[in-house]
Amino acid sequence: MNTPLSALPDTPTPAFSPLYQQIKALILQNLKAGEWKPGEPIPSEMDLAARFRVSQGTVRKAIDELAAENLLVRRQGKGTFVATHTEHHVQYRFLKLVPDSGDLNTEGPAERTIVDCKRLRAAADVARALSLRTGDAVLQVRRVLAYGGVATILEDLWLPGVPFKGLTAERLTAWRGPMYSLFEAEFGVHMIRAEEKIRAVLPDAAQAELLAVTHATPLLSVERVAYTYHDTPMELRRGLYRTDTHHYRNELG
Amino acid sequence: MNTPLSALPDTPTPAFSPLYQQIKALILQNLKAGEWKPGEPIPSEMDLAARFRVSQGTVRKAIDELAAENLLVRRQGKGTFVATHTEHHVQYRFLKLVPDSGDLNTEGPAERTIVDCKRLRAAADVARALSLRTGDAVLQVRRVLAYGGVATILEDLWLPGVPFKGLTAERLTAWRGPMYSLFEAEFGVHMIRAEEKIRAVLPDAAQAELLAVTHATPLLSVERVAYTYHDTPMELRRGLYRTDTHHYRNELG
DNA sequence: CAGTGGTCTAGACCACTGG
DNA sequence: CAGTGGTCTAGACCACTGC
Repeated sequence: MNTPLSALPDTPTPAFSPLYQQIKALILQNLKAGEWKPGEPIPSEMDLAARFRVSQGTVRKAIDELAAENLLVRRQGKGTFVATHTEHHVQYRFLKLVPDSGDLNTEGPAERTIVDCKRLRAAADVARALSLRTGDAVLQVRRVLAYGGVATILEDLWLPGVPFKGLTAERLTAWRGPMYSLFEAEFGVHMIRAEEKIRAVLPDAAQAELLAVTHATPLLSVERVAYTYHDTPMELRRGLYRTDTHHYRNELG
Repeated sequence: MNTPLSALPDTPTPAFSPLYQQIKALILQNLKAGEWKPGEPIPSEMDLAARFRVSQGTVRKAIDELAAENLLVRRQGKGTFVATHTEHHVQYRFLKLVPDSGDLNTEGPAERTIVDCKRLRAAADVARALSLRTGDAVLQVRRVLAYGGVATILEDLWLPGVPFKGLTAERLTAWRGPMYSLFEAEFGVHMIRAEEKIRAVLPDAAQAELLAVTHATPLLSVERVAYTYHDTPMELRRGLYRTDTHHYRNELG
């Protein structure tokens, strides 16, 4: 059939979009609009098929791709759910630092300390990373993560001021669970993808003190930009990782 | 239908293997056995469906998964091909170090220098990583990669002696293209997956000299284990990356 | 043009979850 | 038990490639 579901103006090269891609786009719109919230189920495949006037198989293929991109989670017998950073088994999806002694969860959760949290105007590099203008309001947070009492991660992060209006050090400190889980629950911001640039560096004086290492200790510098739906950058994060007892683990396919 | 294609002894928990998973396993066997070689096409979906006595859709789903795992590459109108490290657009699939100035391919290929290449007996850590016994024969290679005349990567790598019998510094030097491409063509070893552990370190005297940096220059230490079919480790590689003009790029989904 | 992979459908049945 | 996602089939048609 391949009847476009929405009337589109004639484009010189329509490029042929399969039906299931159009369905996928429609589902994405609902997700972005917050119609279906993280953790909640979306309508069943049959429902969606009826709503969009296509076969179940076509809906299925659309959902398959969204599930492969970690936007949806299928659970046989129960339904299809909007992915969330709150679930235990996928918490810290974006944190690749693991203890050298296997990926054991014997380590337990990190002890978190908010060092600083303030609103300021975005410098040029921060603005560029967040697709803002230099001078726009941003929130800057500095925190330390420790494992077994040993400070291991120092993070500076910048958030666009508008969507994160009302975020304070108190709320960050009070929150139990991953920071991205708080972003979902309190600000409706769902991170779905991120890019990291990794380098080896030496800390400056302030950084060295917060991590309790010497100025000559090599550290992993991890610069992350995290994106919500439609590739909108919503966070810039610069982390310094100690790698004497931990390492950054990566899988290449 | 779900009739097992091979007679299996009764297992206490058969766990229910879908037909397409069985087909996938059969295709995998052919790949591992070298029945279909890297770069070559495998039989068409219709052929495989007839051979395995299942519908085209079932074969399709099996191939879909293998393509998602980068073992096969589909090309519409032409066929389905065994993945290879030789193709230009996916060369250096496992090398995540990119110049800071975008992912531009303006950089051109690295200048490669084999520093050392010798056979020796595996130390305990090398043996463990390669699933060998301590003392087994391994090949050790040390090489330097430079970009624009600047030495940027120093790599030590260890290969199991048996499958790589006959590999010499000369053949490494003479080979144009990725090393994994040589492994495919000359030794029938196809790397499909790898795991990396990344740390920040300082170089020892020999390393610093080869990279033309001081002893106090922080470097990225990248330890990789690469696997062929069925999770068989076939290479241990320890790289030292300069990250003053390059960075390790990673995507998180 | 024939052959390949890619899309879409309609329907049947299976496996899992929860009430 | 009804409802969900998961598998499998058979057949039609489309898009792309190469001869």
